[in-house]
Amino acid sequence: MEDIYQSRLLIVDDEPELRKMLKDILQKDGFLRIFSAATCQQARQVFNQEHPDAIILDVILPDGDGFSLFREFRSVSPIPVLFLSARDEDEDRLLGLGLGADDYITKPFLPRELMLRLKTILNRVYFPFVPKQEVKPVFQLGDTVIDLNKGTVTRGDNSTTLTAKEFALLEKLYENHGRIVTGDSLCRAAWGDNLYSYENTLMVHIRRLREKIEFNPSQPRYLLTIRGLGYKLVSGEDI
Amino acid sequence: MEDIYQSRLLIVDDEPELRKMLKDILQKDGFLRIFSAATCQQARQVFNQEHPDAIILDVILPDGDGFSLFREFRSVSPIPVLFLSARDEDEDRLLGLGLGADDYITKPFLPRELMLRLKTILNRVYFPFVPKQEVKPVFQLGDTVIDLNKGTVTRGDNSTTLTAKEFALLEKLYENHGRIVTGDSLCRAAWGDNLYSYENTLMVHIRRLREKIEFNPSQPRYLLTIRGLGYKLVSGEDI
DNA sequence: ATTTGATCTTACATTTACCTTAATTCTTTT
DNA sequence: AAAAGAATTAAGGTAAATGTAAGATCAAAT
Repeated sequence: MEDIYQSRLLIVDDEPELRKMLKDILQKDGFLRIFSAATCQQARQVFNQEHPDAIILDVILPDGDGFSLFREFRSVSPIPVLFLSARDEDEDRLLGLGLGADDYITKPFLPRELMLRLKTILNRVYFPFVPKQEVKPVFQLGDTVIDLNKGTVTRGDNSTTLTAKEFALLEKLYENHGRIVTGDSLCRAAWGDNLYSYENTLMVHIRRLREKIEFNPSQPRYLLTIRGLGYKLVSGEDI
Repeated sequence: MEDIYQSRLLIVDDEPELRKMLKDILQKDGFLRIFSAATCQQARQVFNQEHPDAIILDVILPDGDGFSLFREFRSVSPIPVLFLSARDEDEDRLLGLGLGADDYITKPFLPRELMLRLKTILNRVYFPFVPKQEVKPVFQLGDTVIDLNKGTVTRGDNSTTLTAKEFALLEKLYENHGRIVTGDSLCRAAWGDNLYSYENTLMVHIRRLREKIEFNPSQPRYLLTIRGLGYKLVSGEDI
């Protein structure tokens, strides 16, 4: 279950008191990961380093304006942004919203309203109304074709189907192919956030998966184990 | 490609002029499917018949209030709703947003602002922001590329993988590249806050790390030891 | 130069994470 | 109810990663 309180939030404002106030009320409400920045410069740095899930952005900053910064961020990622502005000018509001901001609030504002609006945005992010188009990847490992729509693994003429766990694991691995995925993260993908009994269980499933996707399961070429760190799926090419 | 202008919109307001005005500006902007209703009764009917994708909902209606209607709709579907209200009362606004409305606008409003806010909502519906997964740094030491996502060290064609301890140490060193990191701090990064047996252990791991990232491990150019203070990773450039 | 303490290096011992297989339990299908 | 399929548990085995120790080297200080 996705949880909006796990979101990484970035507050960009040059007034220390306001930053503190926002951070306080958000923390009090249960948000755990709140970063803040006083300048565009800082904001860029935190953005690149912490990869926030949403930004509360002041329009006027010491070393630049929020609109430009917004454009910068949006050129890289469609991250949700809520503008804060000291001036309640129609033009500014229309500009901000026209650029594609998720909301535009003018100071002074009700802290509670800001929080509700932020939560609305995050909710839409995590629980989108239109279900995401369910087209799953089809890819190739060597001469083996894996179709996550059908849940099949085909090499030449013989074809097997993936079980639920195998599917979940492979999907997660493929989503991050080329990168290390921790065992923990894999377990979460297959069993959810609750406790998963044996850590060995994961290994057994990995083994079974290897039996289906590897030529020699004992000497894997695609689903590699990275001792002490996790597993990694390599050279998966989309087709 | 999903197109927000294909959205089916429902306007619920008892003032005929306002309905017409909204419909006109939305149509002028390019929305094709706009339905309207003057009462709760009508709204229910259109809702069930036309299955709109978003609703613009007046708070005060002849035969009931918008909040109740909102609850009705939302109990059936997580449809986006933008409230319109004649009264600019903080309480109402907080109530509406608190119920989970996507936006809350008070009359009189700028038609253009309403449209922008509506489009923002629809955009989020059709193009949801998917939070980025954790991205670890990739950087270069001389002609050696280190990818902490993959846990690899690549120089030219030969590539090695980092072990768990090496990974932890290098990550910590990179986080503070250019600065001295104390041995203590490195140990904490790799072994946790509990006691770590031999201080020599760290040196051995540093050595092993150097064997992977340095050209000549005995004359390090990147992972330097600062006698009496700790270690320092230099000239690590993000790529 | 000599001493001293810190850091390096290497080889070896140990541990731990992971693998594998098979038996058992749970779930779904017929 | 039986059977098949899937998931979990358990236990023994293995190699890679880590830890240890001891001698070598270095760099600063006297």
